[in-house]
Amino acid sequence: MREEERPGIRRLPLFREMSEQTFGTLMDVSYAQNFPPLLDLFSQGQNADFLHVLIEGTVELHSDWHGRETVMGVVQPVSAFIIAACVRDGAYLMSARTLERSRIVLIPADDLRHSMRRDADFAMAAMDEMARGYRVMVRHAKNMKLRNARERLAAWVLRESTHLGGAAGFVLPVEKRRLASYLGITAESLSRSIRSLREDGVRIDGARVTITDPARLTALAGPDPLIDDPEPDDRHPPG
Amino acid sequence: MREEERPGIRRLPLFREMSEQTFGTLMDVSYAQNFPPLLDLFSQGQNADFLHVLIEGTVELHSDWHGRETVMGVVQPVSAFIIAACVRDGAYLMSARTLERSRIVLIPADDLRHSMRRDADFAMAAMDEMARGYRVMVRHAKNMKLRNARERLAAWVLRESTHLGGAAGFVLPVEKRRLASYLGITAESLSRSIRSLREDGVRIDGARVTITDPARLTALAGPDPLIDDPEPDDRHPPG
DNA sequence: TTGCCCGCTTGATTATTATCAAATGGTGAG
DNA sequence: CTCACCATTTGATAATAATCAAGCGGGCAA
Repeated sequence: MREEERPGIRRLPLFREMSEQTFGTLMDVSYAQNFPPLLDLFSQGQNADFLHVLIEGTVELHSDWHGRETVMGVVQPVSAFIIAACVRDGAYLMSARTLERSRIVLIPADDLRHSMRRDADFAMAAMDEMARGYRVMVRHAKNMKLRNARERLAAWVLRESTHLGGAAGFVLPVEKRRLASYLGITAESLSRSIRSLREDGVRIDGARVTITDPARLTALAGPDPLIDDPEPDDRHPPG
Repeated sequence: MREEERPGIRRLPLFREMSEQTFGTLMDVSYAQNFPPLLDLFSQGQNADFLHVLIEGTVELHSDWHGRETVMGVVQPVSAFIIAACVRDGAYLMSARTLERSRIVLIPADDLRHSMRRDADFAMAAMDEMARGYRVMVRHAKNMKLRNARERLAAWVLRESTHLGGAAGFVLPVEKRRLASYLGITAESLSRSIRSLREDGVRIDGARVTITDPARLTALAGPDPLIDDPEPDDRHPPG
């Protein structure tokens, strides 16, 4: 692992508060690796051996059952993923694959657990990270159970726009079929939902999204902070 | 809070490993309370002030959006709930109400966070508890996204049966309309699904469930450990 | 015991979403 | 530059689940 990558990892909320010693020890047993696009990193059912930290690129988390597949989330840098499986020393409930060429730091799960036990500040940061993940998943489940497909798409567009600082236009960050799967519908249904939302304040041509009538879109999406707001990365900003 | 209740709480995985001192301090600032059935304990959106520990009774966790409601989970004693909101010092994403008369220990969230920071063993137990909750929610989301209503019902019956030690017959632990909501469907749809499953190995008359053809039911439900297995309460059994 | 309330069921219909099949169109390899 | 591939779109149809309305029936209070 490259020496100059350590500061970037160190700045992550998960690693920021821990002692220099714990951090050094963890980094010494970890290694970074580059992966090409569309590579499977691990599969659901395997035992969780490494905490993954995405340094650059994009990773998709998905699950399968009886030939059906659903995208559970998309990871953007810099963030750690599948920490819960590592903490529990259990099997992955999701599979991961790169979407773009990605650089990932792999931290052995048992060293991770050991460091948490030794370093209370690290334990607190890990706890917060886990609580964050839990709440993200609660929001996802609520979204699925309380909204229909059109409403989910509308809310997703609004969220994405807000995330980008309120931009009225943006480019889809993933393929439509993956977005569809994340929203819990088929690609065909997404295509039809997109078309039907032209009357409701969003226009999507190819990968170009344009919010043409924010009020109308908002009325349809019914944005709710308890479903749509991002979980802050960080409860204890540095300094 | 009654002195004789402490040992029961102390035996919980969450509280078992912590120091006697931390436990005593926490218990001193906590109090237990009895609630009648169908009482709202807290509502989504409120700031999380107390970790709740259900000592006896039953509590339902549900969420609402735009007049729609969905049951996110049902808590059975003895277990703690909404720990993530307390850790993050955030708003509840779910509301809670008692289903039966319930006794609940309320632990102030800030004392909780303080104790975690001071007691590494407690922090580890809390981390495990949170990871458990996360994985339960991942399973719930997978269930919703990968299975249709009939399959979810079939899998639920099978899970419940397994949980009861492989019983071929049992009594529904909650009202059907709540089960329906948990499964993400309407009460009417549940009623029809129940009827249609008579051909597939389950008979439900009133609250009486009977598995008449386990093989057939299993074939339909397609039970999967990565969706249906319980998350163990406990990674570190006592002794 | 009677009557009422409420959860559940059933029926009819509609809404929503999936499936299957066939175009369309953009992109990258050769 | 052209072709082939693959994501996307569109169309037709079927499956799935929701909605609205009415009836059933068990439990509980008066």
